[in-house]
Amino acid sequence: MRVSASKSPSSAHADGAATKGKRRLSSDHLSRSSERLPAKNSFVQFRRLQRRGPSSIDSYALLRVLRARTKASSRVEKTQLHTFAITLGFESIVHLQTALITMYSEMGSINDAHRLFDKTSCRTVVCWTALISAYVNNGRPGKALELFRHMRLENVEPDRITITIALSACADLGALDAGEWIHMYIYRHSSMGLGEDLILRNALINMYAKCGHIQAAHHLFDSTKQRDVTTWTSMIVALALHGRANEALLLFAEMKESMSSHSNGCRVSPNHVTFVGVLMACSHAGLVSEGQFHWESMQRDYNLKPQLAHYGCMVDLFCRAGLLEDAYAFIKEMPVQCNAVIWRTLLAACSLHGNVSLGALARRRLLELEPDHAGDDVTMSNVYAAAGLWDEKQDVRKRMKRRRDPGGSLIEVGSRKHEFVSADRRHLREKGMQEVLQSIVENSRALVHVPDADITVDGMETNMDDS
DNA sequence: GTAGGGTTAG
Repeated sequence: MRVSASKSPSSAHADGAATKGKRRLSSDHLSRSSERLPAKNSFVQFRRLQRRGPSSIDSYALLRVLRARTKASSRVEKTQLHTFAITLGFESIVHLQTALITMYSEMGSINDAHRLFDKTSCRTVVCWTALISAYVNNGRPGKALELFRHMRLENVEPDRITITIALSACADLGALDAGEWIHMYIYRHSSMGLGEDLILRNALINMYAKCGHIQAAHHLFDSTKQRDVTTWTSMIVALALHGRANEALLLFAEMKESMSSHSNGCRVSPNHVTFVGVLMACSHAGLVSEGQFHWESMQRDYNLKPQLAHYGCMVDLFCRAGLLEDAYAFIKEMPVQCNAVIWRTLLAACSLHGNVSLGALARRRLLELEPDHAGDDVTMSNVYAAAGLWDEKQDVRKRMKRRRDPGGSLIEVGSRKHEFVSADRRHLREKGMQEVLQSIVENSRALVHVPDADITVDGMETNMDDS
C-alpha cells in the first residue's frame, strides 16, 4: 500500500525555524528533527550540512536521512546518498550497509542490494535478514529461502525477525514443508518467544493459511488471545482465497463483534486489506448484495477510501455473477484509472458468458494498456468461440501463431523446477502427466457444466528442469 | 547515548 506524502503546516514551520535560526545546523539537530519531519525536510537539511563540509555529518545523521529518504525520493537522490557514504568513509559501517541494502531493495534494485551485501565486511544476522527480506519484497521468495539456508550453513542463527521473513517467503511459495520446519525451529528455540511476538505469530498463521493448511492456521488463530487487525485479516483473506467464503464472512462478523464487546481490551478495526478479503469472499460465493453492502460500509462506517484493489474485487463480484453490464457500468463510474487486471477480469467474464461486444471493448482497452499480453488473445478467441463466431476465433488464433509467443508456466516439486512450454513434449514423464491432466478434465466435466467446449488439454506439454 | 532487518493485498 502506498501512502502519499501530504503537505502539513508543521513541515513549513520546521523548515522556517531551521532557516531563520542563527545556530549552526549540527548533525545532532538533524538526528533529532528528522524523525518527526517529512522526508523532504530532512533532505533539505542534509543538503545544508553537505555544503558546510563533511565534518558536520556523522554516520548517525546520514543513516537517519537515508531511512527518511527511502520512503520518498528519486532514484538519483538515493544513489547519491550511497556515494556520499563512500566519500565520507562510512562504507564499512555495518548499520549503514544494512540500511543501504534496504534502500536498494525498496528501489527494486535487487542486484545492487545483493552486490552491496557481497561486499559487506560483517555479515550479521541483521545484514542477512535485510537481504532475505529484499528478495521476498521483490517477488523472489524462492531465492529468499535459499539464502535463509545459506545463512544457516554459515552458522549465523536466525532471530525472530529473520524467521518472520522466512515464513512470509514460505507463504508466498506455498512451501508447507519449509514452513513446518520453521515452526519446529521456533518450538525448539523457546527463546524465540512465539507467545510474546504477535508479528511472528501472525506470520505463522499466514504461512499455514496460504499453504492451504487452514486447520493449523485456525488452531493458532484460536489460541491467539490478543489479536490485531493482521491476525484477523490473514485468516479472513486465507479463507476467502481457499473458497471458504462463508467462513470468511462469519469470521469478519466475529471480528466486528469483538470490536464492540471490548472483551479483550484491545479494539481492532478492519483496514483496507481486511475489506479486500471480505469483498473477495463475497465475489467467490456469488453474494452480490452482501458485497455491495460491505462496499458501502467500508466507506460509511470505517471511513476507508476504496483503492484499486477494492474496485477490482467489485468488478469481479459482478463478473462472476454474470452481471456484465453492471460490471461495465461500475468501471465507467470509477474515479480512478482502471488497470489491465480489471479489464482482464471483464474480458474473461465475457468469454464465459459469450458477450462479444463488451469483450471486444475490453480487448481494445487491454491493447492500449498492455499490447504484449498474449493471454488476452487466448481469452478473446474464447469469447468468439463462446458466441459461436468461429471465423473470428480463427483470425485471432492465426494472429497468435504469427506472434510466436508460446505461453509457459513453472512448478517446483521438491528441489527441482519444471518448466512447461506450449507444444513441447520433451519432459520425461510426459505420458503420465497427460493421463493425470486428462482425468482431471474428465472429472471436472462430470462435476460441472463446461460452457466452452473448446477447452482441451492439448498444448499443456512440457519440459525440462533446470536443476 | 544514539544506529541496521519483521506480518496481512484482484
